[in-house]
Amino acid sequence: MSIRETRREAVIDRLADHILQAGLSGSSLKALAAAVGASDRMLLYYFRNKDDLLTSALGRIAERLTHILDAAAPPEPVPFQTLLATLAAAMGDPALKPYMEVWLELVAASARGIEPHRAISGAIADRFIAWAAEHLVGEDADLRQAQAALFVATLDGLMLLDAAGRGDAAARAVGAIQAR
Amino acid sequence: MSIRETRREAVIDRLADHILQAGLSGSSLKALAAAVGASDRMLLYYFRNKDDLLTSALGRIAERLTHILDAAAPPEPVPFQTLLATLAAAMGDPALKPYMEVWLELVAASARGIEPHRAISGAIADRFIAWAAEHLVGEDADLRQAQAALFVATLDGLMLLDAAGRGDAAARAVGAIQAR
DNA sequence: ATGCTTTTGTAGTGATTGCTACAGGAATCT
DNA sequence: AGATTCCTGTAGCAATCACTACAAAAGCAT
Repeated sequence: MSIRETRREAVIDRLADHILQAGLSGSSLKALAAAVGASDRMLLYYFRNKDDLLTSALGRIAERLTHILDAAAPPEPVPFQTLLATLAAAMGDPALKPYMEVWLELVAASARGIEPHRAISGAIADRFIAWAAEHLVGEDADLRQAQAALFVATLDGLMLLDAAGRGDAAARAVGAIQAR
Repeated sequence: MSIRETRREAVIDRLADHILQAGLSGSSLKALAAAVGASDRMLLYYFRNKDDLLTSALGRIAERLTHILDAAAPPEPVPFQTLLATLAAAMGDPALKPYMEVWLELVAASARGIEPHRAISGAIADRFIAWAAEHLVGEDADLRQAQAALFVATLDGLMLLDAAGRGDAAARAVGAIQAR
């Protein structure tokens, strides 16, 4: 790896740090540059433009989230309810909150068809679903895939309720799925 | 109602139209003014500031959505799966898409603690949940409330998947909930 | 018509946005 | 040593943002 590439990698990590802390809306080139300890001019030397920069940084964030999810995952496949309870509990971890906030911003932009947000959020959704499919019990692969999609939808919906300031309702909802 | 109030009401309707069509991010004062057929100067004559304007316009949008939901609702309370299938189908209606997009933008801003988005999205979430509780069967009011929250979370999650460009996965997820 | 408030237009504020022109210095190659 | 490419800083671009100062017009009561 060349010196330039090494440095670029380090820059991407600090960009990811800042985006997680300040959100996409708080990530102008100037703000990102300050977080990296450089000038906006330098960022545009390392990256073609802001889209290129965001693609790299958001990719890094997705990698980190994958690691976090893997760490929180049960060792063996489990039923739907069990996995949901596990992840819903993990979601309470303050360390995960920045990821959820960025995920929401990303999807909101994606809904408007804005690139590169659309492409990135699609890829992340796929990763989520694949992760869930791996950790759910079930013989039929197709059914497991559909259940994994339902799992991701439910978890994302709980997160959305929490983001709307209705974390209490989200908690009650988790209770309801156990009772069913 | 005074002339000014009448005119203000008409303006709010056109603001709501534009926000639904262009999204919050595409709703600068200048863009909104053009949609209304006035100058930004005039908007700030009718409204104290942009927050005031947004609160009014988003309130109008929430009203409209309530009417749409009521129209799509089953006449009698139904089980969870039935209500979800009904609403998931209604969500496919292109007329509802702008509402979902604005809802996502609103929640994303709310997650960052931005006002007035936070207060508004909380109120809308409450309305959703109350609506669902009214249309779900069940004796126990508490349980119905929890199930309503789960219903809203699931529906919002499906919408989020769709926004991420994974409408196909969302459709399969709806199938999975029937099979369970 | 005279005075008054309400309504509207023009023009501009300072701040921030992503991005670029230019040039000086450092490193590397011949 | 000389030439060439790579790196980095300063300064500034035009566009956009929410918002405002100022004043002309329009309506209305007397």
